[in-house]
Amino acid sequence: MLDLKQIRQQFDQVQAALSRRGVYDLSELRDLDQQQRELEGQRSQLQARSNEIGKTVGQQMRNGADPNGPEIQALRDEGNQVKAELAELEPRERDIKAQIEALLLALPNLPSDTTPNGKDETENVEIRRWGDEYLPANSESLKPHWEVGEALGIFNFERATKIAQSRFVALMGLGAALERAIFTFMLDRHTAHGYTEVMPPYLVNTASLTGSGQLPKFSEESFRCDRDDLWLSPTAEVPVTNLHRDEILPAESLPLHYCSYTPCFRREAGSYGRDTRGLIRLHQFNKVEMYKFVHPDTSEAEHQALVQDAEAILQALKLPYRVIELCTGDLGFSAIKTYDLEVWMPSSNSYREISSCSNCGDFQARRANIRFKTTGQKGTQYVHTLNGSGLAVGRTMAAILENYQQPDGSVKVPEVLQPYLKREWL
RNA sequence: GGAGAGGUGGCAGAGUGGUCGAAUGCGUCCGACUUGAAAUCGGAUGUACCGAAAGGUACCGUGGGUUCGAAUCCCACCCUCUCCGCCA
Repeated sequence: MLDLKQIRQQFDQVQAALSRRGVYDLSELRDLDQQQRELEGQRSQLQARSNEIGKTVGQQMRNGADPNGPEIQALRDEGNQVKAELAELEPRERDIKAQIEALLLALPNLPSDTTPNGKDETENVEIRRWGDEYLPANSESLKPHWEVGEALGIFNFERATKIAQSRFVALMGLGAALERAIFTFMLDRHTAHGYTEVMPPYLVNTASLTGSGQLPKFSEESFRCDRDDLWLSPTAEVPVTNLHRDEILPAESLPLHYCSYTPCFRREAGSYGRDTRGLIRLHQFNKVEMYKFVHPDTSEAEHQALVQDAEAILQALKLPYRVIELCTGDLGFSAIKTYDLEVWMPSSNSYREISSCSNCGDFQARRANIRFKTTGQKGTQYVHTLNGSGLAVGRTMAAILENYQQPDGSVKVPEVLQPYLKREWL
């Protein structure tokens, strides 16, 4: 959520920054804000008078005044008068406040000054590449991962479709074991780097999805259990953000670093034709997420470190990848700045997203009301939140199957996974 | 699912409808005493909004209602706990 005070005080700057993302007009918000402030002033004056009347009546009664005497009757009448005026004013103010809230919740975050301008993903900026020496030489002859996997019998799409519907997979035998090896390896790495592991609820309520920014705008993207005000979490970012919702953290406790392995559930509405085969785009997939609550002064450095922690996984797996920075047109709703990691997928002869590392500034903190307090200092500040996949597990498996496949149809197990899987070949 | 109890400040825990934003204790912070520490003593200690400030307003699970006035009374909802049943 954007800062209403900032919109009021630096209207032109905020409007300009938002316009880098697309067409947004803040003028209605500005007008409503002004109206609300006027009404609030009037209301608070009436309330002050009402309190005064109440106190005076109380005092006079204690001094033995006749409850039905003329002085008290006059005060009562005025009290009723004030009440009537408030009854007229309050609903108007509440209505305007609700409108402001709704507008604010629908606005995306302001891009960072350093985020490149651009209209869509074609204008993202490549930052660096890694692992050219690991690029498979015989790219043309390599099979797509779903063929490799089906041949090895390590996953099955048809049966998963029978169980649920399309865009689900059942991992079988070594496939299940490989999946488990991958996320266990990732968690071990991250916890060794100081991230605290979290296993959160996978069902989350509406307030949680609103806090991290998926609602109200993107309700189409999540599965809902509507009898219970619960949704299937689309990413661990949601529960982990809300770990500290409505909390005031001591400044000394920052930064908080978490990592979390969870299944993720996405409806993938509007992507019907895309990635219909394989592990790339499923309604349910596993992901290890890294998440940080940090002091605003450190968030840029924390962001760089987060990207490196994600890269370290790909490097350990010796999977070639590149880092791109998203332009303003491709930036996610809550982010001010995002780096995507894209892993090399020989079968499609392209790099595919395997991690997205975002700095959300105070946007989620404001929505979820997550603040910190420095002892001795007055007031509170919003924390900054950062999240990054480290990594998407299914896509990691896909990348391994493609990049590590052998001419004979077998797949070499990446060295760092061998101790987990207890074998060298699939 | 059935029965009951309860939701108050960081925690514990009071609060006859009338200076209650809220006693008290613990905790925390500052200070004094002390070589240092403990103990003891003194003081401070919720959040947000409006205001240059003085000060004002709101918040005692949530939303309504009664009243000049509600933490306190009424209604609805949400949540938590205990016991029973079921269950991995």
